[in-house]
Amino acid sequence: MKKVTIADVAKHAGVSKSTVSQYLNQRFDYMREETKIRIEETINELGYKPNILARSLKQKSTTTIGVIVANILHVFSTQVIRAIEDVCNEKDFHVIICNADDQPEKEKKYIDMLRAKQVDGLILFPTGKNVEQYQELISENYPVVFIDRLINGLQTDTVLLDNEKASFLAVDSFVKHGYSKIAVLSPPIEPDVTPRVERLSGYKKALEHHQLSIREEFIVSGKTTDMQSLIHHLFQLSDPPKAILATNDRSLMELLSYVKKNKLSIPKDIGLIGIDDVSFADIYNPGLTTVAQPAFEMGEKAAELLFKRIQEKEEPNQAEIYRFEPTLIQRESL
Amino acid sequence: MKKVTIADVAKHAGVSKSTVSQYLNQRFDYMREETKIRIEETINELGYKPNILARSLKQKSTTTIGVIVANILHVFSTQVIRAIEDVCNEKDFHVIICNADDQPEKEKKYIDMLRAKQVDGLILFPTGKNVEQYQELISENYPVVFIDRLINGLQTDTVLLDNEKASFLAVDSFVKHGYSKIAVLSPPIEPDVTPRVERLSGYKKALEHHQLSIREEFIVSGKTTDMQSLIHHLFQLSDPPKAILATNDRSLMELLSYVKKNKLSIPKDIGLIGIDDVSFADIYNPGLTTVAQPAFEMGEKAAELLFKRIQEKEEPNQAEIYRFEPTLIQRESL
DNA sequence: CTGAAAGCGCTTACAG
DNA sequence: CTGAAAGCGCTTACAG
Repeated sequence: MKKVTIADVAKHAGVSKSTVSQYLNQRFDYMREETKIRIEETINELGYKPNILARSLKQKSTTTIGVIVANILHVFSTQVIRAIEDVCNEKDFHVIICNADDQPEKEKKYIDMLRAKQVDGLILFPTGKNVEQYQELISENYPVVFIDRLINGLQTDTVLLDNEKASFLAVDSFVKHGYSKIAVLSPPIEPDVTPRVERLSGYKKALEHHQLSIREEFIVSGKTTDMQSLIHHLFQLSDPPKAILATNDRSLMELLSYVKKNKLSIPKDIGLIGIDDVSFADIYNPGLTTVAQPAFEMGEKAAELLFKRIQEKEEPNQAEIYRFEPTLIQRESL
Repeated sequence: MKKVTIADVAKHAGVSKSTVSQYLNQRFDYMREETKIRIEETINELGYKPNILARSLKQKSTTTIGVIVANILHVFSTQVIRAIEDVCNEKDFHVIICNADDQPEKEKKYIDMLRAKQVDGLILFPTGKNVEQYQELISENYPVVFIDRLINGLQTDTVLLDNEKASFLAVDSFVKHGYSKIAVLSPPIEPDVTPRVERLSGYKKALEHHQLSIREEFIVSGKTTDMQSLIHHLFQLSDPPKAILATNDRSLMELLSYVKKNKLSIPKDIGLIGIDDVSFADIYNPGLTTVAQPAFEMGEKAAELLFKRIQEKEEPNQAEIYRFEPTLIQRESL
């Protein structure tokens, strides 16, 4: 099965390649109806399919953007991706998703790969560890938008949750329900991972705001693999917490797993709020109170910002930070 | 920021484009050490990044495959995708994921788009509605592998779950636990959606095998939006079921939602098994007994089959169907 | 050991 | 209204 090209169509239809190309690009201004029909018929007859690669090479646009997420296992990432895809679909753009798996080297590889593939722009959930490379993108005026994490000193549009507010909402709700011994459970705190840093500081500020003391032993953070023992330690304290804020979906799952294994009862033994509205929050027993991120809006915004940059590639307009508001979804876990 | 090309590197290094190209492709056989170093330095100095598009155009391979899933919302799809990506990463292939969203027109568009982008092969969770197009792919000897759904009369490698066995495992387990009034809850039965058809027939055969009568009113299938009322109807029967097999993750979620809203108790009021090992099966109260698909192995197999086809593009070898075994994961919901 | 030339499949000014 | 020619950024036989 030989590939049929524009040259074959031209020969068959008795016109030049240019004319076929005009036809393909809907430039009918000067084309005789007759020619148009002839080309159309030939295309169908030969089963011609354009080779976008060749077009992209010439036009210097692939109508494709790349998205690199730090870790696809987070619901937030998948929701944002859906939103980005929706926006792109509308504009007839395609999107290539890559998962850095929290590994900076992978992220680096993907950035290179996507640029080599000539994608028109990039949306990054940055690992935070490849600052030099981020900086390079920006100084080359390559269209790029960051989401979820803020890299200090980088002049680029960034879409973020108001993370402190998320913790505030949770702590407020705990306090309103009469809780005062409130612990927090977080993945490892790393300076570049904005949500973790800010949610923790939000937690502290909220406690202060309610004039509750901050107890260091109530602040637990660690890798998924260590969480069970960390949580265990928390419950073994002489004066253990009566409520826990899980700062993301993975921590929440670990916490629920612990609760279940130890036959604790929610909210009798322990009150619970999770940031990220997990899929099973509603059907869990009891229903899980969560703080939801407006993931869809955030993804949409990121895509829109990127398209704006792609279009105005010349003028390197000001970089801005966009903060989005979380919402508390009250259910039955406290 | 002008793009630097192979020609710029050549000029700067004082060699020809061919030599630079040889360097890039690691063909050092006849290259003087000196030349090699000079090129390397120039590349770093200019910040040269190869344009893969141009290479792909010439080499007629993009080292990219496409995956089109019928519906990304199913856990099974996401797990399969992970596996495919792993295999591809190893071979330095890239993968573009598309979600047909159960809409045949979208699937059609994506097939065209991916081929236009010259992907080297395709893995399809077919909607089943574009048989002509599938047929075209196959008769053009285009590398393609199907997964999850079997399209009758199509000569192509297909990776499937042993769906009847999945239902058997569930019914067997129900029977062993003393249940005899067993209903089944499924998405709409469509002839081309193999898992639904086969899981239903497996359910029937399993009942027969245990000499239980098949009650038509115990077989309920419908769209997600109708499920609540369908389930309600099921429980309103004068002689309602004591156990329900949910044939996929979406049905299971609907069922759990109903159970919760109506304050039913699992397994006291109703025993439950779901096909697809949902993420929260373990932490749910009670733990949910599920039938797991070996999604990872299935994805791996699909990718391997595709690579085999990509390599042996000449000889259109025999198409085969590969069936994978489900496993029952016993928890506490019956 | 390296270079000149042709070509991958398109698009796009420009000429007529 | 349509065609000839150049060019996008690479690779690859082939010549020397």
